[in-house]
Amino acid sequence: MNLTAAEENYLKAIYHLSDGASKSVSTNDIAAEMKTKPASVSDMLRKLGEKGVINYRKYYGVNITPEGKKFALQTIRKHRLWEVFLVEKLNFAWDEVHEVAEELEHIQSPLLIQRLDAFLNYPKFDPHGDPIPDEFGDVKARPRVPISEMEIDQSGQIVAVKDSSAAFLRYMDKVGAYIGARVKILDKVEFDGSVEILVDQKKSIFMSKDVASNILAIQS
Amino acid sequence: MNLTAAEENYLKAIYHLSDGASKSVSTNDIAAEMKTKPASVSDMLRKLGEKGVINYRKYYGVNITPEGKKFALQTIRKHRLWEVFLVEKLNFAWDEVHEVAEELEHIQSPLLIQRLDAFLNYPKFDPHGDPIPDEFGDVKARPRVPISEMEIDQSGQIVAVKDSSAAFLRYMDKVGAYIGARVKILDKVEFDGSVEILVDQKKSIFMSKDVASNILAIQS
DNA sequence: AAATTAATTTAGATATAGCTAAAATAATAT
DNA sequence: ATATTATTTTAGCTATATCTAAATTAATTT
Repeated sequence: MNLTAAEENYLKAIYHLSDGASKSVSTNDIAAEMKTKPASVSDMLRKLGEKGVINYRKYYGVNITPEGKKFALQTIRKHRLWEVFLVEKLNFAWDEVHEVAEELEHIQSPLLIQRLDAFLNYPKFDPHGDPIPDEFGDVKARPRVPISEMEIDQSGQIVAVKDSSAAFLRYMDKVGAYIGARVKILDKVEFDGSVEILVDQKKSIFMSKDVASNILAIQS
Repeated sequence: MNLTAAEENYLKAIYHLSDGASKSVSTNDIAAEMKTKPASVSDMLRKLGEKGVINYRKYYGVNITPEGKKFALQTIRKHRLWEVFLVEKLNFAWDEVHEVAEELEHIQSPLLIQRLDAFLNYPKFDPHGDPIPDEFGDVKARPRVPISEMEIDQSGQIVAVKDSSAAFLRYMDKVGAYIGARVKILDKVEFDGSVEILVDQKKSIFMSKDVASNILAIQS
């Protein structure tokens, strides 16, 4: 069974909205996520239901099925592998890759993805720090902590951002923070929760609690 | 102005059928090339005519316009760059790349193609020996001669095949001939036009006139 | 429990890209 | 010059993926 590009996109959105579990998701939420109208969503849910990738009870939202989860994870895998390719091989900036990857992920060729994976040396995380599912849909999870929750003198590595809006990514670039950067907490201001960190053992950055809680790290 | 994937494919077919010039092309020929029905072609010709990429006079076939030629060459450029990528970076065999490149060529991102071109070191020819148009649509032409028309003791390099069917490409692989191979004509049998060639100064191959006239080389 | 509001679905559009069958036009043969 | 054949176009239908507007269902208030 094959899915159209539109179906793959809906399924991916449903997977994300259900937090990777089979939590129930509403028509309106899907419409917001997909930037389309609830009426269009209803139609698509009927189709996805018929294909067995979601359980659909009219008026009661949907749950993704195990089969659907498999499809969603494959699409996510393709998306993230292309992102790695764009950043590591074609020198795209990590805030420029999303739209192109959004197109590339729908290319239908298992062989292509297999070869791409090998070419990229089987990466486990994309440029945003998100894990890349393997061909069976298994993901290597990393426990992530917002920088705001780390203690003084603790070290770690930035692996993701919660808010990946262009504005926030530009901010990151500007102050010299990036996915993969080694960080160490220099100081925390108790009054407002703001934080001072050392990046790559040389550059010190001061940030508000809001910013610090948007940046996720693995501790080391 | 943007073209859909289907429109790009039609335009490419029309460009090929008119031999790169603005020769007139018939509805039936386009239908055969596109493996679709003449009725569908008529419909598409109307649309392409409205977009100004072809000149369309009902019942009299079509001519590609300079604007259309530009679009066709860009699509061909994308297709051939992806083929180079698949063969050189992802280790695809050169007879496996067409279908995937057929999908990849429709990804809409000028930046992507620019970067891909640089990553591949600005290749001028694809794995089949066909020239890759530059971003302005200019192509580096190579005068090609069928091996069957070369003289005894002449040397050259295989740059393309006329018939690029999977069957023929498999034959090429089997006997050890490939695009880029250095060849020298060892013998020609006058009676049936069959030819014996030396590949890469070591392997001798004997082939019928039919095969020899399918393999194109530049002489050196 | 009925009325209001919010969420969701259905009905009826549009646009793209394909199809078949019938009609129209052009080319060829008698 | 007319008839036949080949080619091409039109008309009407199918499927996908959207949309708006109207109808329906569920949830919440009073």
